[in-house]
Amino acid sequence: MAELSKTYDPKTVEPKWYQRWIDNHDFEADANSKKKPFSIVMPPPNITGVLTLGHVLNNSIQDILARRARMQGLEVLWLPGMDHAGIGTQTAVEKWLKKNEGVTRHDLGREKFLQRVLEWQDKHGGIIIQQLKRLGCSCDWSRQRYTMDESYARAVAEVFVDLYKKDLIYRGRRMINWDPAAQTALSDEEVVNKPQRGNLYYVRYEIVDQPGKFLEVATTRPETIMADTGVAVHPKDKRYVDLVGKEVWRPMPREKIPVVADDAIDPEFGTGVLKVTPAHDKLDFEIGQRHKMAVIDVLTPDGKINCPAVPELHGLDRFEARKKAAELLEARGLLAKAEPHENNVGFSDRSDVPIEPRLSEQWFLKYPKTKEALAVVKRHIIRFYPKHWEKVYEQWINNIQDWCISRQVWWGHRIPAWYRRNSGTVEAGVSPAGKEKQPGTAAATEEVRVQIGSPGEGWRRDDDTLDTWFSSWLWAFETMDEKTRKKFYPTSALVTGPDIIFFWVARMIFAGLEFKPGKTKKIEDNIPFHDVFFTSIIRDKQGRKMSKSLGNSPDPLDLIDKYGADGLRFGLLRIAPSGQDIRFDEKQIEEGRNFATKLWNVSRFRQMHGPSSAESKLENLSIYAIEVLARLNETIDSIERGYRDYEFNQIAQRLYDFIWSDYCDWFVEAAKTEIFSEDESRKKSALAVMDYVLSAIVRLLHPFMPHITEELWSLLGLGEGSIQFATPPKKIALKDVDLAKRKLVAAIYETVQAGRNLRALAKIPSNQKAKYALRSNQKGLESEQETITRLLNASEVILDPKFQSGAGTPIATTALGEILLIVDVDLSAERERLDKEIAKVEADLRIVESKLGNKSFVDRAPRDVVELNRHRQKNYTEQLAKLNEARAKL
RNA sequence: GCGCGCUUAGCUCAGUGGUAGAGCGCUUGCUUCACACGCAAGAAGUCAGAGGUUCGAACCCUCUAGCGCGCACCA
Repeated sequence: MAELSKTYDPKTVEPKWYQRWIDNHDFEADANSKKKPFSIVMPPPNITGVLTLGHVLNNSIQDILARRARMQGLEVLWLPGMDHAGIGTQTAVEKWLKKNEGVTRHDLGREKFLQRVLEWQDKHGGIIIQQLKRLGCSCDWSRQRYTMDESYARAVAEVFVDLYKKDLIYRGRRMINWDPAAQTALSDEEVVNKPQRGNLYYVRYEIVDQPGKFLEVATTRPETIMADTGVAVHPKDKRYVDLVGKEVWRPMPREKIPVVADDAIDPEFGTGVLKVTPAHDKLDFEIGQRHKMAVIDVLTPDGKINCPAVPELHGLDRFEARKKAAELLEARGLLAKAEPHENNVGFSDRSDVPIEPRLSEQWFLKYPKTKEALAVVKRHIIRFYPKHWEKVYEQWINNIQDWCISRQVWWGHRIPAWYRRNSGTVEAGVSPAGKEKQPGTAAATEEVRVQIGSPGEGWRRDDDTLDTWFSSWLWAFETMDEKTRKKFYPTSALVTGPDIIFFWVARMIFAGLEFKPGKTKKIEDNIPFHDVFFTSIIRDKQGRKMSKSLGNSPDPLDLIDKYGADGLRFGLLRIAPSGQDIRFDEKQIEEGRNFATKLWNVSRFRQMHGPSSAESKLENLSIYAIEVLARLNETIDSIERGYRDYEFNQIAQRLYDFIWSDYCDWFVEAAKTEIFSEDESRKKSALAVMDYVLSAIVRLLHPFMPHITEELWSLLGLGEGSIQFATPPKKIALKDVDLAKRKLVAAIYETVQAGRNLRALAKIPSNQKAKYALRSNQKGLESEQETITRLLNASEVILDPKFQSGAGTPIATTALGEILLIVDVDLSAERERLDKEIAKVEADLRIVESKLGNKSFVDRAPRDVVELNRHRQKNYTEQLAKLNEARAKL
């Protein structure tokens, strides 16, 4: 057994063990194993990503589950991988190219650009994998997958073809969310609403057959007036009922447009008149459809005005054009007023610019198996933890819309659709599904084929790629080969953030149910996972989300350097409640580190008293040993409940309390009597209990703090082999006669605390021994006298039920009886101190007496004191002591 | 507008029908033979507010207020 160093050094210990685990292939899953399976697929981080605290929390939890399962003798597969993150990666590489080489992707062209992405990825990508290793994640790295792996990419394409054949994927010209910065379509989920301050402009539209009379229309977007092809009112709105069917003049460019009646209009809003701009608003588009209005698009893909008929606005950015349009209207006397107005505007989640509703030719997916997917969650075939996310999931599924899956980016899975022109009627240069989707492009003049390989000469492939989530939704099973799937699918648990419940969790459920990768066709064999645990979202001290731009996100690697991976993991887990946000404070990580040190030191203390043994017999148990073993049993129960309910903070807190308080502060301190005893059998018994509990502790703690526990397991020689495969501790059977002694232990501990309190109040310094007397009728207390003396740091504890004390002796009542602090006042020594304190004591007395009214504290009957609660009794004792001091002096 | 959370010590949060808890911070004492990343003691709370159920409510129910989140609306 090697000697334990003075302090624990995670910097050397942690990498040492990680390397050893890797070398031993300890994390690799065997699909042929006869053990029961346990599997998790890692939510694949972006290849461009670096480790955040969110990842730390998420992956620590997965690691805890994986390590716990390994200890329980299960065959564990924790499958890691990465996501190609189409838009995100493309943007990152474009930025890099712009900065370093001053070129855009268009300068390079598609093929060369993609080549550069691959090069960039080799150089800068995948950092996060190394970081996860430093955190101690026990993933099967031999099975690491990537959404751009050839086989995975093929599966994505096959799924596309399959769904197309089932008529679930279709191409259509519809209103989509357009990101003018990234210049691509987005799904509804990629749009976040933000309240924005702006103006509501009241614009005057002249009535055609009533010159000089105007209809006022309230709008927030005057820059789209040129695209108006009608105005609409509510059919029952009396103010405008006469105008329905007539025409008004569009202010610019001046043109006649119809007034229609439509139920979708809210008469309460603005003037109750809506300008209908079918090309630039979803609702307007629907109204336009109902009333057969024309569609005029006045915006370019990058969000500039495209309207040569109004040269003042043509070419302007959409926000500049808004101001300019208002000015133009005002100059023409067509702006009645503008008032401040707050409304929600959809922003691109990625680019953080307002999205533009846009009519565009895109690919869509009609979600399969939505009813079934809702049912498996409601019937708890899949369980959500915490449960309340079920409602969020249900609400989304009930309002589900078709998914726009095509993206106008180059980096990603290219859509397996092919086009061939039927004749020469289509003008050259306009791609059928490319980024330029001007209304009016004739798509009917071409043939479409959806298949993996090219149909032959003359066919050109769709330029677009698929939404990254369209590949991620297959992650639970396309990352596995046939044999692995047979053993490990459905996976046991999914650990992820609630922010991707729609993006990923729900869609994976659809995919599992639709593609049925399981060993039978039964639903329960095809769900992607049994349990879903939604982690907390980590915020900063002020409650803000962690973000790069705010700079409030600490680098986990820095934290690991400072506190160790184990300290970081434990500190974070201990404060991670389920289903609520975490407010992060580095202090909490420091506590994790301190806890590791505490464990290290108590182990060091044990090791100083000779070698540990894994199989020492527990016999001649002291009452303190019984107490700590009973508490260990309770801890094991509590931890089991914690794992069952995914309450990781509860597990961590329980371990913290048990180790620090029950084991270190009470048991080890009490056991020192035996450990330092001349009686070898008593010493042996105490050390055996220490070993037993220590062995249990490190095993219980191992999933949370894998490195230090392995180090201690090995250094102390607590068991054979790696702790990773050691069985978790089971509860020890304690006899009822033994358990009956717990009451006595509790009484002793209470008495010790009361006695320490007395000495503190009497101002006896911690390093001085104090003298006590214990008036108790408890039998068999003599055998505990030594330990009580030790715990009280006493020179002597007199056991005498009839002990007579002088008046004013500080006293406390406990379950054991009465404990008295015997102060031998050496007047000459104490005189000076008393002189100094006398004034303070007198002041205190006045306060006490005023609080008690006229009744003097000292006159209170002792019988009352016994009945007072402990808190007040302490005050009484304190004041009594002070009174006596004062009296003696006076 | 609909839905989901939250409100407990100065701070961050546990608790969940039966005497209000932890860590940090604060006060006091202590380098006592594992640990100052420590030990011991202490102060500190109208458990958001109002009703109700109950022998008993921080906990269960109803309402109110404030904060946060999701969805919808968003001319």
